[in-house]
Amino acid sequence: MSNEHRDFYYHTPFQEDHLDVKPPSILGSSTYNRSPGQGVDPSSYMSFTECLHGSVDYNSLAKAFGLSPSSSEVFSSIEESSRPVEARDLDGGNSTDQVPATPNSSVSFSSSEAGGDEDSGKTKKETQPEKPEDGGENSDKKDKAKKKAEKRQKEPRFAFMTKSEVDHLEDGYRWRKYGQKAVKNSPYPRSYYRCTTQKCTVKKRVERSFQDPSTVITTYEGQHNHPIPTTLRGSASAMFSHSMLAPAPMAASGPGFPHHQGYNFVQIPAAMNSQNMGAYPQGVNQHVHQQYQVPDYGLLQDIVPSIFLRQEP
DNA sequence: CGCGTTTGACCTGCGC
DNA sequence: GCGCAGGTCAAACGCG
Repeated sequence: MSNEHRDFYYHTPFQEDHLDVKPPSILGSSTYNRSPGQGVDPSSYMSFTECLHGSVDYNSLAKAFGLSPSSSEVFSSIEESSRPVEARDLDGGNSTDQVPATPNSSVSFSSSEAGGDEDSGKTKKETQPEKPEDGGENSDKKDKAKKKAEKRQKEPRFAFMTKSEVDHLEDGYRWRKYGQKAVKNSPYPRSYYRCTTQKCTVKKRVERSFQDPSTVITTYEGQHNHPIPTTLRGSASAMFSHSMLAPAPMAASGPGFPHHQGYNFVQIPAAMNSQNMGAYPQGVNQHVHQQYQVPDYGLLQDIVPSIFLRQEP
């Protein structure tokens, strides 16, 4: 429960089925839902990196995406509660004015640096069984709690929505599913994935919006401390590098996502994942890429290939 | 055999 | 304190 919890959703602006790709500027007509009083300063404008560091606002993100506050598809609000961003998104997202009414025209993403909720369970599991002794159990638990809290605040969380038939969107990294839970008020379960790379603690949750089954909500947590697995460079990575979507740059400096390859998870829309790639000809992806015009994001240029950072007309 | 998924159990946090 | 929901573990299982 951190008051630093901020959420940004990136809703891939195209329909997987028809690949009805549209530039953010012409995307849905959803209204910008956030009011300044809610912690958003429309005048502020910072890099995505800053966003992930907890100093960003939705307007900034919207801008980063080339979206204007008035027509932003960024509809999420700062998450103040411990509730997973997805939950809020599922509720408010589709039922209110902020949710992109048009499935193929909504763009939303979420980031939260306060994540780490899931660490609690693991920490507990890892520690308790190992500490059968009662001696310093209390102090030990306290220490763990502290560490847990610290860790919780350190790990950025970033969620985005994607129109996709597949739940698990390929982002270039290798993930191992370690759990699945039914989500309250949703017929669709939530899957938990962990990066299989050693020493990489990045996790992600994937769930499908019950209000919009075609929408997959992916929440990343943590930062990759390694490049994209070589084994995937010939597939996902390569594809990303060649068909990265415009919105990507804003997340390029995100919480440790595939930025090493000049892209990050955010820009990975349904059509970008391997499954979809298999379903759609490469030309389609190129088409998608061409559909976007990316504004200059400054810092992001260090990470995102210039080809993806074109000035928006 | 290695790797990934499935799934029931367990733990924790939170609201009442 | 209790119940609920979320998150994680880990054994079992499947697959290439």
